[in-house]
Amino acid sequence: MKDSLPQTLEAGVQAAISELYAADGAAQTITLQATRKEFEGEFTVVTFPLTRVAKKKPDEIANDLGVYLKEHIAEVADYNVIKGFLNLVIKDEYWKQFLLDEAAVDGFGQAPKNGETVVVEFSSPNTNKPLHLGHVRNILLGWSASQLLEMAGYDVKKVQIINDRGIAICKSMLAWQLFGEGATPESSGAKPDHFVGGYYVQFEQKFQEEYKQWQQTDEGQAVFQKSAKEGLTPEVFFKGYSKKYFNDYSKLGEQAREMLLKWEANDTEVRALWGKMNGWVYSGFEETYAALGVNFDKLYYESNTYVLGKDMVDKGLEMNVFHTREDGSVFADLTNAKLSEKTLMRADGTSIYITQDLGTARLRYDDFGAKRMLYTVADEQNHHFATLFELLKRLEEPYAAGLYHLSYGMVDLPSGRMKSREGTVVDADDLMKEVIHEARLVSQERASTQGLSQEDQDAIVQQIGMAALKFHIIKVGPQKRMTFDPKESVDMQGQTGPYVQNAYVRTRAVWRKADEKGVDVDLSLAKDYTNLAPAERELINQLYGYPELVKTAAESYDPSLIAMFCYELAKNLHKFWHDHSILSAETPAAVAFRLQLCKAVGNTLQSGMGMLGIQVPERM
RNA sequence: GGCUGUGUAGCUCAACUGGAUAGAGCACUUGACUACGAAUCAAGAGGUUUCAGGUUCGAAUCCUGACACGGUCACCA
Repeated sequence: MKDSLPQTLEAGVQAAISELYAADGAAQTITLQATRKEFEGEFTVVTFPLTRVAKKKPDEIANDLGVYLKEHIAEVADYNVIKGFLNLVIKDEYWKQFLLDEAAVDGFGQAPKNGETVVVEFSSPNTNKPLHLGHVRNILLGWSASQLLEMAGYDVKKVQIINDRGIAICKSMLAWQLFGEGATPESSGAKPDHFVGGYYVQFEQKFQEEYKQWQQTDEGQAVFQKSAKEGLTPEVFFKGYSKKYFNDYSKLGEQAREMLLKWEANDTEVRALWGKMNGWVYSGFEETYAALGVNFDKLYYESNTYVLGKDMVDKGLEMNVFHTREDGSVFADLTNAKLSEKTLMRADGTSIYITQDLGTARLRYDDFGAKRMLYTVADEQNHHFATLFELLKRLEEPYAAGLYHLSYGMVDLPSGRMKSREGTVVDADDLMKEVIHEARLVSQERASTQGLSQEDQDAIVQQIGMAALKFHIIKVGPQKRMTFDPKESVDMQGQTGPYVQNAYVRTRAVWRKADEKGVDVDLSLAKDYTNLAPAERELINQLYGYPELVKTAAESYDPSLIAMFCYELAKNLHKFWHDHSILSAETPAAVAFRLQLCKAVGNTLQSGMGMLGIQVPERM
């Protein structure tokens, strides 16, 4: 494989240093960056760091290097120097060849398989309520990261762990038993996961009622007198006491816990109910996943994995990285890694959350042999994953070095944090419905897809709506806590998914038009085109950076980089479109060349957006 | 309180990891459809990058210290 342009240039600069300044050029790190838009050229060498070796002023160095590179490097057409920055202009011929031989060829940007497997976990919902906006960000991030890794050459396994057991689902089950009167999703017409979620909400309501009443009883008053600190009002005290009440006094709480115990004891009736209600939830989830356009290679269920990890604990004890306390509980001392002491096994021998994560990690390794594993989980669990990874490292697990927590900031609404208790949670299904509805309105207004079948129109409208939503979420860097304004998420102008889609549609429209026009377009003439216009150079230069960007984005697990790239590319395409005529260009060579350019840009947009889970329509 | 993240235009976000005059979009003002699609393009206005020091040719970025807002510190999941 031949050297990339930056590599060639860097080597050239190093050679120049050796030759011109009698210094060890190879030892110098060269600062090479993309030239800023307002200057001529594509690559820029920053000469300030070289003043020491060269013993000259930055401008002089830049000139020396410019002369040298123009003479010795075939690809360099010209250079200019501005304030110590050496801007290099690459020959048209090079860009032209790159476009025709690489960028316009199918599969551009796809790295060859590297033989490595990576497991990506995302979504991982609870089964007691439907998916919401927070899950949407998680899913889009995890999905995009997995697509990115595939593009970068990895074999990717997408997994989720479903939290299908525990007190939460028991609450839903109990509420259904007490108040459901045998209703089913079919009988009620509700989407099944929403149906189950409704009972969870109902449980909470009934629980609150029960709690309120109890506060007035003698028992409640006695607890307040005994436990409340000086000066606390009953309201404040009871607000913080809710959990304790649930565990120690609540009738509903007792029933729910009883159900959990029965579940753990494998009670046939409880298990049957559990299976039935979770089944409903899964069919609902499947619908949502399909609408989001995501799928998984393997599902793990907590009901199967929550007992895992005990052998890991044994291993840790054997290796002397875990220790036993007097009461029999097991812990690891991580204080020398700036983490705390972590318990891994209760005195009664039951395991806890992190223990099953240890076991699950091992299970996945056994399943896939992956030495890299990604966990897409919100940043509130940073501490948990730091602990988990440290433990696995100490256990000397073979995949420990490849563990990565794809941590992301939570999603806020303009009104503040989403709170299920206050009913401010934005439901995933509602959200999708809303953006598609909005896309339909806009589409009808434009009437640009008239003449297509209703089916096709529906498909397009859905693609547009989902593009708006997905792009809006994914363009924000993962680490950043983001504010989600529903009004902005349905925007279709400016820095949005539909804007990018529109650029793609244009690249396709011009080809359709060319076909209609007939056979008088000779594509082979493209190579005869000369004098690239600035807008053309800009586009090709940008395409040139795509494979490298994919690599960078994959290495940093950051799909927002791809989103921004797609936007910039679309923007330049729009500008090019506006400035230049394609089918009625000056010469047949120009027509052919620009068609190829459109094709390359279109393919790249499709590829980039595809990684974000966004489809690009032929018309819109 | 310890650890940790964030703080950039009215709002939502960028800034190639220390480089040039801090960039986009939305909103606001103005211009461009008889031209391959106006979900577009062009122009205007909008900034002491929270504050104060420091490091150097050069700081939104690194260091120190404040301030503000999150997260987290269970033998919960």
